[in-house]
Amino acid sequence: MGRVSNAKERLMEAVLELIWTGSYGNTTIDQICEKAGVKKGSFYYFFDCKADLAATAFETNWRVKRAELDSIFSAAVPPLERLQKYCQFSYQFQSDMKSKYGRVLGCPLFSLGSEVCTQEDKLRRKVQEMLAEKCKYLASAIRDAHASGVIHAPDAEVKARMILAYYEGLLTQARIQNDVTVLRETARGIFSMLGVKGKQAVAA
Amino acid sequence: MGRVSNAKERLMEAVLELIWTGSYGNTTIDQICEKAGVKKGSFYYFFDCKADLAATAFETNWRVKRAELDSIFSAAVPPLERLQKYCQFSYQFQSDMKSKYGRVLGCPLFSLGSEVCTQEDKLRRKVQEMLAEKCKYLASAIRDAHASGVIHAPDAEVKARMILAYYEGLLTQARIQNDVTVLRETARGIFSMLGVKGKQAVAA
DNA sequence: GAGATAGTTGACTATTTAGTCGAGTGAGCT
DNA sequence: AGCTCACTCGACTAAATAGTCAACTATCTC
Repeated sequence: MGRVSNAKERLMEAVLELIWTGSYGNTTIDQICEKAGVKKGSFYYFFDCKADLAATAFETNWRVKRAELDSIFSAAVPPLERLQKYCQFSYQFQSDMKSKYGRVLGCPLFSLGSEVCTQEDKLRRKVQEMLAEKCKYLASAIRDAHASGVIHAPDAEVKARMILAYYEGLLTQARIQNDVTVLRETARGIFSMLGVKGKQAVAA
Repeated sequence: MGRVSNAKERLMEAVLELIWTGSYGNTTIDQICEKAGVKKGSFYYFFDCKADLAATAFETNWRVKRAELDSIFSAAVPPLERLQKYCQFSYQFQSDMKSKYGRVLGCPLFSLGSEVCTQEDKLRRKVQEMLAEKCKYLASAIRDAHASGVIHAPDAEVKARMILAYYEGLLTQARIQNDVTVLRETARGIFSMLGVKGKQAVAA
């Protein structure tokens, strides 16, 4: 079996943090290696290039995120409450990041996607896949809400894409402004797009 | 007065195009100079660094955009119609860019802002200012619509920020997916956020 | 047409960066 | 014990990149 190590994992963690707190283009392989405490020779032992590492890192990280989403969007929870919970979770998460890094960091997927989509097609595809998956959680909650009669939304997929755009747009605004309060409106906006009355929203 | 030239303008055009079709971080000063047909010495005659050029270029470009917005959001046009027109204009514009560059490019302001906000504070501020201005056009249309009774929106600023987030989110999604059809929903989403009934929307 | 001014040029340096390679090293297997 | 394989290391090259500078040139004003 030979020697074992967690250098690969350290590299993936490092690149995620660097991209998230900075940007893809501004992150160099040397920086990644330094942050991970790994020499460049080892970097190229595990990965072909920066894009390869980033793709693997985002993919791996997505598994963790997916588990979180599975819990938040559990079918055991009433559908509108899932959305509410998701907004709360997101707000809390961004607040924590602001405490940790001094900055609101938004959605790494969206920022990365927007930055590299014209240059790194493999990364672009990965990001697109993950965003599509995110959308499915929303669509499923919307479908359930429609089925239970609390909203009228026969076009769940369309609504889900609308809501995702809004949600990601808000996160990006929060990142640019470095201000979490932008995210206060998240749930309100989502419910108004779904045509939920104020009382229902509070009750959810 | 000495020699005159448009090298400064050529540099600004070049950097806008390169950032837009690619990214800020991936754009080098050499590339900018080559595209503009300007030598590096001249670059540094006009600008201190890439960030300086980018800030100036976006600022200058914003004046053009502002004139377009002034026309689209003319007070002579019924408020909801302004929003509709804006969505149409945006769709057309992105389609044209796709024809020209083979890619949907989204909103350069938003992409740039998201990319550099943690690294280039001067640029970040500029972007934030321009986004805030954009928001004002929306807010004013919403206020007018509220005043004329076609919608109920006493909180025009809040609604405007929501709509901007949605709009920019959609543009970014279109960029990532390289697909203009994403933008088909733009007006529908905006009107549903404003609580406009279908008939009103069509009539607008 | 003489200056002054505004802009141009190319050659240069120093640094950063991506990527390579061959020799080494340590953990587990037999 | 010793072999093997997974991994590490550091020193290297080549290229890209930012930034500088002094000499040059075109145009405008008087």
